[in-house]
Amino acid sequence: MELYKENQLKIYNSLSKSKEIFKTVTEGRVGMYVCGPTVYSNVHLGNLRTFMSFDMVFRYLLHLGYKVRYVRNITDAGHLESDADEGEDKIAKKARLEEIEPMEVVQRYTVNFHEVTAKYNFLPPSIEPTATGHIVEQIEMIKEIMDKGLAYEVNGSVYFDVIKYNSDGNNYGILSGRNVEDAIHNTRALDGQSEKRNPQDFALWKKADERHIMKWPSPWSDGFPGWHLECSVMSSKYLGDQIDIHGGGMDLKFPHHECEIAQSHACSGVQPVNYWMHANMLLLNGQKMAKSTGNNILPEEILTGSNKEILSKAFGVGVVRFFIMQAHYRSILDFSNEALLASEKGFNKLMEAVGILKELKVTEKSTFNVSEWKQKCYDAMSDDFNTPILIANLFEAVKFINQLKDDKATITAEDLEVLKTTLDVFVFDVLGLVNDGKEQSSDKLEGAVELLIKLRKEARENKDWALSDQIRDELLEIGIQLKDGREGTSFSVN
RNA sequence: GACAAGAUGGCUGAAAGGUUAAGGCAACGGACUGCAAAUCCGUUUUUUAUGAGUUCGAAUCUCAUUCUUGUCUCCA
Repeated sequence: MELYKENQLKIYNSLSKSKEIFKTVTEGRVGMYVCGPTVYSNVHLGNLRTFMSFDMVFRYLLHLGYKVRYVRNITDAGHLESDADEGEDKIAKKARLEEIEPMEVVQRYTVNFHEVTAKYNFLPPSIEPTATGHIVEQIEMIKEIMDKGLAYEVNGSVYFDVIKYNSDGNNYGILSGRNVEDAIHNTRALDGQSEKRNPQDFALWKKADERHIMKWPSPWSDGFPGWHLECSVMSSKYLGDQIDIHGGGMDLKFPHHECEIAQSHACSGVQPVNYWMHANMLLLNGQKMAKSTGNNILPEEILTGSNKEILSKAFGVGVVRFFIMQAHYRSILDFSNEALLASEKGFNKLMEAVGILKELKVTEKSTFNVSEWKQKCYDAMSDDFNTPILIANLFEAVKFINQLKDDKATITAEDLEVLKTTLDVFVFDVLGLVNDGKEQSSDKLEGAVELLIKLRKEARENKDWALSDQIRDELLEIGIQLKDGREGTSFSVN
């Protein structure tokens, strides 16, 4: 029997603002759409957290036995740079600055995105569609919305008519809690130069000016699609009119997701998404991450330790994932060197225990209720993906494993098997942690250090503490730590 | 200004009305060590921003205040 049948999953739905029992449209299958990156610069750490949260969601759904189609788009066109009338495509602007083709920008940062997500051990989505690959579909959708009378053309551009949509009994604002009428009154003064009927209306198609490089022919003008459209188009194309889960960052709730609902609903007549999930923001040292203030770090820099202003050393992928998973995806998380150092210790402890597990003895009695513990792990994850509670449970197992090692506890062969499997599942399959500390040392390095360990051992036997300590301390300074144990000395590279 | 999320120990971060408020880090004590480090075992800390209220019972619900973050223009 599939695991999802015995573990009822609950998901916090941003639309209803409450936890709901997860029921899929089609038995055993999940359609999940997550708003992907706009590829006009390197993916930054905040992006990474959002995508990592949904990577974890994807992983857990798969583990529960669902057949998941996970669609995460690449936005390679369509973002307006400034106010609609002066609008300029974000990608095109970058291209002009760097004097290269727009698709060159797209290619460069798409490759970067894939490199980073691969490094951070993300599972690739099932489909990764691009906006530019779906221009035809987007034009079709605009036509459909116009046919319903919910969009209008002005000077070659097409806008979604929010007022009309709402007067038809719909609710633009259903997700973000915004009130359109209020918003109209509160809107900053319009100079009357906007071609939109109402400031709340948003672009479905924008006419491109002469200088614009990225443009496509359409019935209305040579231009480009509005930013919100691609997600509606690609989610319905690959997942149908009603999808199970739609995810993204909290900041996309408005206007992006609100517009998506309006567009899709205008076409299909149904609520397009059953469960809206929003991942919260990541702060850096208690402050918003922003390139302009320098309060910013790239995911790559964490792995190399190259950003000395923020980090004292490099951290492994496992540590970073562990750090992010220690917080709930709906909580704001504060990234700092101190927090990462703390996570590293905890992570290493966990990995140590996973290693010990392989060499444990079994008896005919268990002093720990393994099946109850296993259930607690599933309960935590099934309660809106509560990874912090899961990790707390994992440490309960760590404690037990260490007691086993010290012969202060016992376990049956059967329970040991369950413990191993469960730990493997949650640590590696669901949380996606990787034990990356080991492979850094080469054979040659190992030989050299082993030699020094041998020399130090001789020094210690001769009670030459000065030499012994010199070897130990100077190795530590270059990042090699010696660990004296009962069975001799081992080392680790930091 | 409007809308949204939040404020929990030395740090990080769970718990969403019901006995002693998870877990990690740090600190302290112990084991180990030539001494350390690493590792292991154990112990300790918060009464939940502030002030009211609802309740037999509140971190959890309500109101006010202060502060933080996000959105309202492109953002995960």
